[in-house]
Amino acid sequence: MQQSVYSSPLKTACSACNLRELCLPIELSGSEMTRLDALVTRKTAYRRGANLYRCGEKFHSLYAIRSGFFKTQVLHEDGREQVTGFQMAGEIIGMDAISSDIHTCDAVALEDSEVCEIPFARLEELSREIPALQRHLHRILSREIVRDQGIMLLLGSMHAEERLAAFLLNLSQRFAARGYSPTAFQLRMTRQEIGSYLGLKLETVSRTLSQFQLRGLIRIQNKSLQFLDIAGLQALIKPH
Amino acid sequence: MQQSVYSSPLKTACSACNLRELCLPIELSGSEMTRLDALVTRKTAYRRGANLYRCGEKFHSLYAIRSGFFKTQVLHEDGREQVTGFQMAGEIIGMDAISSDIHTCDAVALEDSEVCEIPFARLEELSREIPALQRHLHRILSREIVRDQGIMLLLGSMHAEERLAAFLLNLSQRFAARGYSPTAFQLRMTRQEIGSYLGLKLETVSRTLSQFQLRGLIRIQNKSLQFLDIAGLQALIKPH
DNA sequence: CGCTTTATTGATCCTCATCAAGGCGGGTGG
DNA sequence: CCACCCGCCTTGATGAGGATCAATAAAGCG
Repeated sequence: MQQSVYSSPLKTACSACNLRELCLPIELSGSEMTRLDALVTRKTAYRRGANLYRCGEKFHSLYAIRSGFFKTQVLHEDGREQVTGFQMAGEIIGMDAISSDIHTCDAVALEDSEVCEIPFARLEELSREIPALQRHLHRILSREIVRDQGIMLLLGSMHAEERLAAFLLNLSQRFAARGYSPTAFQLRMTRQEIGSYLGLKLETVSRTLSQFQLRGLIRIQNKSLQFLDIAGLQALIKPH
Repeated sequence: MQQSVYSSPLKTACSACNLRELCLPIELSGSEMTRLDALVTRKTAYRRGANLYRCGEKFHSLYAIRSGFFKTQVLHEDGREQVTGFQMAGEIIGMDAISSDIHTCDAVALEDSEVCEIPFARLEELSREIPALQRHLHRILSREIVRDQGIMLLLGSMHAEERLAAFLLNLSQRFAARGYSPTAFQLRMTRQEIGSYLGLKLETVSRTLSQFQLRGLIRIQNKSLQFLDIAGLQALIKPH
């Protein structure tokens, strides 16, 4: 079930710029690899709080997160804001902008981060010549659709407790896939940001986390989180 | 605002199989057009209630809806089901399956419908040779991402009334874009399906629609819907 | 024409939002 | 180095929006 809500298969790094998402599953010849690397040249650092891009800006490139942590959010004119995702190392960000050539959300670094820029026009060009790359690009785009639909399901049919459990387990999985401990890590985002992502208020997030701790499922103090009973958390999601 | 939640720009039909989504914005030469048409051969009819595809089936093709109306839904093992979208003539369906080569949701006809099958491998092939087609395919995939994020926003931060108003206005827009009346049409789906899509229970949908009618915003009787005050509905979405 | 599915409406309950107060922590400037 | 401040978090009390349960009505379908 967790799998179906958030799929984040394990990936290994590739040469230029650990593009886990972009590179692994495809087998490229040496020269193809070189051409892909040539495409992904610039590496840029972003300090905590800095914007990778803003809503309304012209679209040029996708970005592969080399290290760090980002959030994407949509700002409503009436003040509401909604966090649409959290992205970590090895993930690709910016795909929403392809459709209109304009970024439709803000991307903000939640810690000091590094990204590789992937000029999209050149990626398209290259993927015309390398079918395996083309195929992979399509998979990445499609995976984003599946991921979003998982969140729709979460927002549309789960209670606060279930949402939070699913969220924590998803983070855990993604950290594990990157070789970090799946049972203890720092949350990079605030309660308010978690709430916005999950369609809850920050007080509800805080209360629910306290509940989980009380029941011996996790240990949480500020941003440091430790899992004590993963099966217990998983059990929270299943029934109804 | 409506625009940002659901974008469905007007499109005109193309030859083989009114593939509004697939064809319009790109300019193809005669021979390119012929090749695209050759790709999209089969037309199949589906009766109301029939499945276009089911969750778990192997992925082969995207489908362009030629006429009719579909819903896509995810079925939870614990019985919960969530409608993830409603698709009408001219829209492309099945893109979620690209990532894993397996369909991740069911697609069900809500009225007698016809679709054109687009074998995806051949579409990829052709789009390698026709850059304009490639570009367009990417836009379609990205548009789906944007659409889903709009729904996330709706589910995560709107009240029942706002959700329903946004939903009705979106339908109106899409009918208008296809040359039908934007102010009067038949709902193809049940209250239960609307509710599932919007993260509400069917009783809430029914009550809220009655409310709208009471306030003179719409006229609704069973499935036939008429808009009386579009501006009033739009106003419901904006403030908070 | 009867049966089943779908829709409406009411009464009640429960989850989560809201409002409010206080605590912790980390960064800054004196 | 300490004091202060500000952002972030926790916890409580209360209330509202929507879920749930239930009964009836209406419509679609064979």
